[in-house]
Amino acid sequence: MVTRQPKESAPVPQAIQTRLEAGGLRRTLATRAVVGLFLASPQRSLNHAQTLALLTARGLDINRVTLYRLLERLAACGVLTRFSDDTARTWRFRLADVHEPEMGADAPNFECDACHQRFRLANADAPTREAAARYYQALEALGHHGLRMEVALHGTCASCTPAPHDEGRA
Amino acid sequence: MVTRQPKESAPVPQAIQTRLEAGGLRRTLATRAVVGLFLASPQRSLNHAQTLALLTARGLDINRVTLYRLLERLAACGVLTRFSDDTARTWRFRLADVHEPEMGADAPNFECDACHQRFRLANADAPTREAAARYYQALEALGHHGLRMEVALHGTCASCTPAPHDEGRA
DNA sequence: GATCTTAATGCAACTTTGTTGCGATAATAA
DNA sequence: TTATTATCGCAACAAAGTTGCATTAAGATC
Repeated sequence: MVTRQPKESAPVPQAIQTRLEAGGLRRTLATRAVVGLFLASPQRSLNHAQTLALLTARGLDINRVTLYRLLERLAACGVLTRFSDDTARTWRFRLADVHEPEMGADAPNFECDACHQRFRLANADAPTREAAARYYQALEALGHHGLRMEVALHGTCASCTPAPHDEGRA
Repeated sequence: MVTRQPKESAPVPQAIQTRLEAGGLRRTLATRAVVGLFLASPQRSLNHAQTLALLTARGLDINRVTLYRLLERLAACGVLTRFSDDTARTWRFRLADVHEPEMGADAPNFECDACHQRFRLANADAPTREAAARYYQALEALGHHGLRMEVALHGTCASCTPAPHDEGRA
């Protein structure tokens, strides 16, 4: 009887909803909370601990193991994307890109080293696509079999970039 | 293969030797064994467990913690490169590329998903360099600050690729 | 609405990976 | 030979992730 949810029902996109159903996921409190968390900031990525902390902060007391399994489930059905963190030894999760193609070359992403936010560069496939084509050819010539090419841009995002008057970083 | 030590003292390259000395590393049994291990197959990468297993197989009974520290030391002085494994939750180590440049855009590497061997594509900087230039511009326009671009090619290497139909190459 | 099926949960115990402290040992310099 | 200190080995610890199992509760069926 107590409404602990400031934000009522987050407008879950159809694409997400479809994947949840296709995966046979049930609409439980935890599921909705976690999905809502990631929907709230689609570019943000979180690891287990961070997610748990955020849920706890929101008054949700979810078991550690339950969260592990839930995140895994969400990744399995394509709602989240799981990837590894180079600096820590943990998995990070992020809302999966709905139009994420399974192409041979990923569109370039830019990830802020400070806040881990991820930005997609629009209309920027061409250069990598060209490069990928050349590389696949070169690999083939060597007897290898290229399957995918990942392009990752790293640096500092606009909000994390220190004020211009500071003395350089390069 | 019952010979004890086929390769007695591996010919440690000058570049490696220099880095070892610069780092103040001592010529201990373990150090030599590990360096020799990586020198034996420069493209191969190993995690802690695999390294330990190989050393044990060679009759060297090195303590687990000692190996952790040794690998870390070797990475710190630039003899090995440490990177994370996307599939497992472990660090992988590989002989550092001596001419590894600290450029804005890494030259493309091809890594076999099966055996983790890494291949460098020669004369293949141009495409990524061009792409990087464009992307840095795009990022700058958005207020972000790009620092580096990583290009990773994945697939199956020649020796791990199953023969297509005729029993081709090996 | 009552009932059934099974996804989801919570807890304990466990594994793997990686780390820290510290006394003992051995490489290297003096 | 002696002094210095990097390295070693052991124990103990910590964090991340996993497994087994009994319990709870969505969602479907009656």
